[in-house]
Amino acid sequence: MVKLTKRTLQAIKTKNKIYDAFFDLIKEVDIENLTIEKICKRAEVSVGTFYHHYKTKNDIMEEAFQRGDEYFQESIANNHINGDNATDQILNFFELFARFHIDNGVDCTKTIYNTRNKLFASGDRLMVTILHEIIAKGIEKKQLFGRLGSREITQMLFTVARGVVFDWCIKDGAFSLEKVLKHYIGTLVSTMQT
Amino acid sequence: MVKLTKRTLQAIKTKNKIYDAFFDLIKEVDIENLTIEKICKRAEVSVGTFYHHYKTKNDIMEEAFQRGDEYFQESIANNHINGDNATDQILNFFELFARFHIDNGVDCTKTIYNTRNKLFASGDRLMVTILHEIIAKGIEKKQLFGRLGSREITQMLFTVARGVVFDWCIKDGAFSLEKVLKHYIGTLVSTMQT
Amino acid sequence: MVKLTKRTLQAIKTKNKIYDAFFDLIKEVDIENLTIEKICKRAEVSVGTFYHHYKTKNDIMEEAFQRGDEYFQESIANNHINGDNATDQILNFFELFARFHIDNGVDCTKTIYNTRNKLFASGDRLMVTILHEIIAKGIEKKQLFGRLGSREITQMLFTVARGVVFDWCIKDGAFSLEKVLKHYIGTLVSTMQT
Amino acid sequence: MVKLTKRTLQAIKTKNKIYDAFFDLIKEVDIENLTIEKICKRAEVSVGTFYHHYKTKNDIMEEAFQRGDEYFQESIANNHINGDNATDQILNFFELFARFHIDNGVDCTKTIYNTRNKLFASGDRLMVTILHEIIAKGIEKKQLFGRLGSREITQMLFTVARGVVFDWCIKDGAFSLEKVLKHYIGTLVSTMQT
DNA sequence: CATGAATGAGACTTCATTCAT
DNA sequence: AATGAATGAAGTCTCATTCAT
Repeated sequence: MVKLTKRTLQAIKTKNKIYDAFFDLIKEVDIENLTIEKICKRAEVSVGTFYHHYKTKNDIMEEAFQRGDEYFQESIANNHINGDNATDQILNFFELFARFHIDNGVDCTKTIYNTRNKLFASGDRLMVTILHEIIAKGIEKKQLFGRLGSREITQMLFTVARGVVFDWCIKDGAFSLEKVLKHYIGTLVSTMQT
Repeated sequence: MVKLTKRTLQAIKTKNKIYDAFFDLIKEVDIENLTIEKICKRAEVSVGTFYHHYKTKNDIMEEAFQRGDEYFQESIANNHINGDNATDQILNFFELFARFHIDNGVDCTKTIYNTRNKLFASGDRLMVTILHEIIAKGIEKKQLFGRLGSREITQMLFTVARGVVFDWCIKDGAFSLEKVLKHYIGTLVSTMQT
Repeated sequence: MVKLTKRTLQAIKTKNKIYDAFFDLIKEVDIENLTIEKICKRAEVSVGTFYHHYKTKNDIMEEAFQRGDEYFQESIANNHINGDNATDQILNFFELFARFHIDNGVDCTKTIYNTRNKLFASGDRLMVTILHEIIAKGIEKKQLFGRLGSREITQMLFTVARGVVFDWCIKDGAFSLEKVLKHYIGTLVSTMQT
Repeated sequence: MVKLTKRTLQAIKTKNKIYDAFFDLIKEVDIENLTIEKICKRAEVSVGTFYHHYKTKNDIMEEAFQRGDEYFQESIANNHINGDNATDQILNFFELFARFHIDNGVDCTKTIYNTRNKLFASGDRLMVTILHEIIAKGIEKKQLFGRLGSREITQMLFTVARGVVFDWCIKDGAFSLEKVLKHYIGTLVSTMQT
């Protein structure tokens, strides 16, 4: 186990400062204009320090997305999805999904919803797993109509949800992400209800 | 009226060469690594010429998007949407929509599907208008179930379609855009059929 | 003699348009930011035409200064310097001098009053000659005290006048060039009166 | 307080090298042909280093002017103006004034004596203050004739001095700035002596 | 005479990264 | 662990000038 000496703690603190600065700036600045110097200035840390904690510029971006993801997953884990039946649980899930993006803010979300963002590619993310389980159980319990496989439904819901978030970004957050998401997902799920 | 002298034609040709080079390279190179010099080299033209035709690097990107849009709209106008009923016409429409993106290539589409791309924001684009007309007529003819207004349906279909294209980008074109789009749109439309 | 065919006349007209555009722009733009393209755009003329009339960028600048000079000299020639005695004539001269700069405007004058402007260097300009004559005659007629030679006095007055104009430029035309010039020159001349 | 570690000192040294190179080159090269690369080459420093110390090309020019000004003011402060009476002190002052410009060199002075140079505009500069004090005291002690206020005299002397320097620039340093300045200022002051 | 498309050298500026302190 | 000065390759953009039409 790593000892938590004062120094180690200090180091973690510094790394967090850098990470926070990055997440902060992402809300203000297009990612392509986000320079290491800007991050360091915001974090009140020297560039050297940055390179002490991250090997390269990409490193921090990956970690940031990773952390964002983890944060969302925790939030799901903590607010265990309520609801007696699959439909409610699904709507519940996407409510958290909406809130997560609202919390991050449109600007941050704009940056994340980038077609070159590798994070979307990895289908095994906990997020996906959780929804999939809900759906699979729903089918098993005959709450959902299973013409489509659970995998397919999960995929479809995420696709549509992303479409809505994408729209939300384009429109600069001009509509209620929560409501529209609920509406769209609700419509879809209703076609699958038994 | 602009005279089409030999020289004017030559100028248009040159501008097209630049535009083509840009569109070409977008398929090979990440847009952030796409430099003016690369474009010019590909177009066999001097940097000065580039700046003679485009005021700044952003200019060409905007024009490219614009042109892409116009091209799509023409293609819709020319291939008049076939189909006896609204459902077929809608599916027909999105088939063209899919083909357009496939023709552009995933890489180009990745660039276009950017949350900061203003082009998406303008809802009055011909593209939207055309789909809206199809749907409105469908409702009028009682081919579509009108619980949702025509405006709303149009919006929803586009949102979902964008979600699918977004997915297609993320997955690097690994699935058939045409099929999946048909499947998703089809599913949605089927819930609205009378 | 050059025949004034229609074509020749047209050519002169065009050259004038270019010249006027230059003189116009000098009032708005720092000379180092004054490009040929800007001049041509303002003159509504092609760059090629510019090069037809002027060999190089410097050419027009020289001609512009030359013409400005000539214009001043004409204005002196036309308003023949009034006054019974040398002092009045000198003050009269500098009144025209002041007006010339006021007419040009501060911004234009700022550009002209440049230490690298070769025009100032040539001491044989008519402007100098005229003042020198006034002074020489004044000395001859014992209206002016001749401890200093006429050449020296002329030089001194111009130097001081330029100092005042320089000041006027620095202060962005915030004081009355006419009054201050009269005051300064008057003070100096009064020390030379018999 | 800023610590003067070895590194801090090194940094200051580097910045000075750049500044010196600039000031050096201004004497050889027309400022419009003075490129950052030339400065860096002369300073034996990378372009990046230049931009580490100065935000933009203009920055160094401003600092150079500022420093020049400060230097002059120090030199005045150190060589306290000698002379029993105001006249001597004034002549003394302008001797230092002349020497300062001679030290800078004509080429550098040409650059400084620019109508768009903001530095001239600020009347509260120490330089002005010092001369004004001399004159005010001279009037108080009845050494100078006070028909004009001390403020006005100060202004006038500076205006004339600038005229002379301007001339000196135009003539490429072809006459003795010291002598002519003494002559002109002397003449003026003599009209104010009691 | 007039046009304006095309050229390309050369200027300015940015920024990820290194390394001595 | 932390600092921040220094690097320099690479990018964007400008502009006087040429030349075919």
